[in-house]
Amino acid sequence: MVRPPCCDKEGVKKGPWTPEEDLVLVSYIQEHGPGNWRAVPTRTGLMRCSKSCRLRWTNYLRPGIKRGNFTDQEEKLIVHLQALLGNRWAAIASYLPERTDNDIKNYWNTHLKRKLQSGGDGAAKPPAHRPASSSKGQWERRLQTDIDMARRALREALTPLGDLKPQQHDGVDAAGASTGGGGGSDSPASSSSGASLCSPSVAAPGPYVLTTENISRMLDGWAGGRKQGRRGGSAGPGTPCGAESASTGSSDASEVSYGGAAVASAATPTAGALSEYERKPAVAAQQMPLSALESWLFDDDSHFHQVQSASLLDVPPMDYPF
DNA sequence: AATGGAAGCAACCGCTCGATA
DNA sequence: GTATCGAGCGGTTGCTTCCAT
Repeated sequence: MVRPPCCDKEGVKKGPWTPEEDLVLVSYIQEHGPGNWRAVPTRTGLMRCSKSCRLRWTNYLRPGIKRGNFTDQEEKLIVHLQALLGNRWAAIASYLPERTDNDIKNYWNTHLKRKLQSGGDGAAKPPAHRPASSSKGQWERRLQTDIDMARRALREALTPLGDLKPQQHDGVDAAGASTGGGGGSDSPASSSSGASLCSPSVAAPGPYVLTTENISRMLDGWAGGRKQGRRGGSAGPGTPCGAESASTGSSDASEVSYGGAAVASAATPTAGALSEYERKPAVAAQQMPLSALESWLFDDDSHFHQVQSASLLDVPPMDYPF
């Protein structure tokens, strides 16, 4: 059976999103919450494919996304997880709640892969985790097993390292249910990322607020930010939460303040429509970018709540060439 | 200062899965 | 039990920007 295209190819705009489109999308999602993507283009008037809208939201506009340079810890974690899970970016992304699978994938393809290759021996080559003979469906069913394995491996590796007090992570386990339709997404990132909120390193806890004023400021920011250099900052076009913008020390850091569960309350009529991740309490990512991971990692084993976060990834289970 | 190649990132495409009628 | 729809995932492409010459 041949599936019809997800959207009419005629009249569908492609290419980079404009700030205005972002704004429309964000406003719509703020009001209705993410999900029902099929309806988004028609209801917003966006000349975009529903998939495109979803991608734009999940990879870019979604609150809690951290952009910019990957830390050493993140890098090691990605390498580790890639070795364990293969190219299952969504699963890997679930360990890095602030990063999108697309981001991780790009980072892998542009940095880590090359690093590993230049490392030479290929000893750290990830296993062919997905045998050609097994269907994706079968493989997917093993994902949870994979994750459990990874979890265990990480935990075992980390356990002797110290004594970390894990954070509350109300949001993490609620994963998946957040998008109201995300049939079986195995990516807790969707929700937990929200937990980490917009630009966690800066975001003052606050409601997900998009007032007209904020929107216009947002557009200003976009307009300015769009031309930023791609290296180093990578604020990218339109980062409503722009982690980088915070680095300016501007008091506007939380202008467009997503998340902030504590307050996302009735302040705005739309707050109720927001999905879980706008309402989840923030993982105190400010302190430690991987706190959500830690929380998750030790989620089901409270007695493991004793790992030094600083040492989290000083795990040498594999021989990485770097 | 101009140009070509390389690098990085955003977005698209096709496939698959789960839910539902 | 089957067909269809909506959504997610991974691979790939194309554009933009940077850097070296």
